[in-house]
Amino acid sequence: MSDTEARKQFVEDLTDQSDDFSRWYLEVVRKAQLADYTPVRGSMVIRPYGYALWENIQRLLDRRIKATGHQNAYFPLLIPESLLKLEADHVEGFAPECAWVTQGGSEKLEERYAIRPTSEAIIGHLYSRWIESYRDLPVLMNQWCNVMRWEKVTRPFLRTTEFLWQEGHTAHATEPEAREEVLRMLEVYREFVETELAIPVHVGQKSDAERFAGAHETHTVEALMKDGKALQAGTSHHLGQHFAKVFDITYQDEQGKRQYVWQTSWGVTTRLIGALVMVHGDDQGLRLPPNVAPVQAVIVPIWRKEADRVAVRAFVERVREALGDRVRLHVDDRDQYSPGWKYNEYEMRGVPVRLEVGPKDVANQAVMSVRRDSRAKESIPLAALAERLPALLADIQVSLYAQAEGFRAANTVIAHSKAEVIAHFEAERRGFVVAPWDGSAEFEAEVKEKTGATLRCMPSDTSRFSAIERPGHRVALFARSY
RNA sequence: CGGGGCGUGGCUCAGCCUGGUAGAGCACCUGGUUCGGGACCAGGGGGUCGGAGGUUCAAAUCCUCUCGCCCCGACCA
Repeated sequence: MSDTEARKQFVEDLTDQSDDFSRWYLEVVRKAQLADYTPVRGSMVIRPYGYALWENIQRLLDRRIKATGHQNAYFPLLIPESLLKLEADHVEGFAPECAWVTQGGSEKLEERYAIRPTSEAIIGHLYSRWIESYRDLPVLMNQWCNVMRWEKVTRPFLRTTEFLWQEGHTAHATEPEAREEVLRMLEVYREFVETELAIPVHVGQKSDAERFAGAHETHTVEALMKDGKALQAGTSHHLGQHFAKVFDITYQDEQGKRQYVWQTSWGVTTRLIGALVMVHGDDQGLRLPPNVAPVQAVIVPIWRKEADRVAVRAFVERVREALGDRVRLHVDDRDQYSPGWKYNEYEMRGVPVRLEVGPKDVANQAVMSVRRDSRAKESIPLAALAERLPALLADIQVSLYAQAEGFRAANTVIAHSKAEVIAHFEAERRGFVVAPWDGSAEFEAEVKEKTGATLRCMPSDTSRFSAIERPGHRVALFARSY
């Protein structure tokens, strides 16, 4: 039996991606113990392994948010209906998916509260109190929190009733400053997602049809999942003065004149975890980028005889000491599972590197490393481990990105007209299609109606698509999406 | 929210059509042998069949309602 056949037989009931991608996704999320269902409709529990992933995402992104001058704060979960209603487009966008609190204890409330679907309204209200002078600007705040949207159809991480995110909210004296902020944070997202999550993205602006409710402009980073559908991985909104006007957020400029502020908001969510799963996962389970993997390397000790056991244990301790805190290491010394069982388990959970330590390795004063991404094996001498393992992890990070980029390139096609865009999705239903867009809503609507694909963004970098640039047209990226 | 499918020990599912009071594999517990790709033997615990109501001498099985999950579509991070 070949290695591949043996693997197929033993991988416990994981649906192949090619058989049913949705099913594969749901199975991986649960078998890898990222999340599970709960008694609350549409709300999942993020289990410790999944939450550790989120904590790594938070840590790496929070660092960047602070490095660009922002401070964290926390605003109320509940938003008075009167505040939410102030911005007309905003309410219209969110009213259908608001959950409401109407009672406290045994008393009915005079005014009901929305459980925040996003915090523009409550933050706008407070900014109007805090901002008086141009000297108070810019205001650069961010909050990490949960939000709730009463979605009709839910899927773990991709769309849940309650989810976790960060939302940045800023106020600026001038339009150019706000625009700069919007693009700065968009670039932070691009760099973060590509560097830490190893997911290549297209950066661009949303069309009017896809714009955030109440925003002047919405910018996005869009990624391509392995089933050929696009996923919005982060957004950055230029709010203009819409909220400033309804919440009366004004300042006195240097001439003593009253001015409305210019605002932005930007966010990424736990949906990023879904993106990680769907961009890097394979038929054996997750493949996590080392930079965010809760466990970067797992040691599986192997022994036959009691004497081996003692020797292996002692050697594992030396390995642990040699590595110190250079890698996030887990030693699985449970003796109720065989090494083979553990191999499959950690492949399902996407641990980037497995280190096998058995009698042979002890004899060689080395460990046998196996990469999750390529399955390449390599014996690493104990003396070289502290150098070699971090290098191996770095290489896996790069390799996962390269694979994802290769997949995206292979699933991106150029179309020269609306008819070609439609023809592509009628034939394929997957991938990115880049095409010249005349800017009309009719174009978008027709593509959407006939194929289900939407205009994901107008890429800001069109250098690779110069062949289709045309006067009076924008380069646009179409895809079916989550 | 429309169309379709499914809810039976922790998991995957059989039983339902043709009512007679619940079964398999895996998982779990105990003991022993094992351990380099999901080990084996022996013994053992666990479900009242998503929920409510109805029909019946009798309901997992038939009827009604309801909740949840999955897929496809419309809406959204």
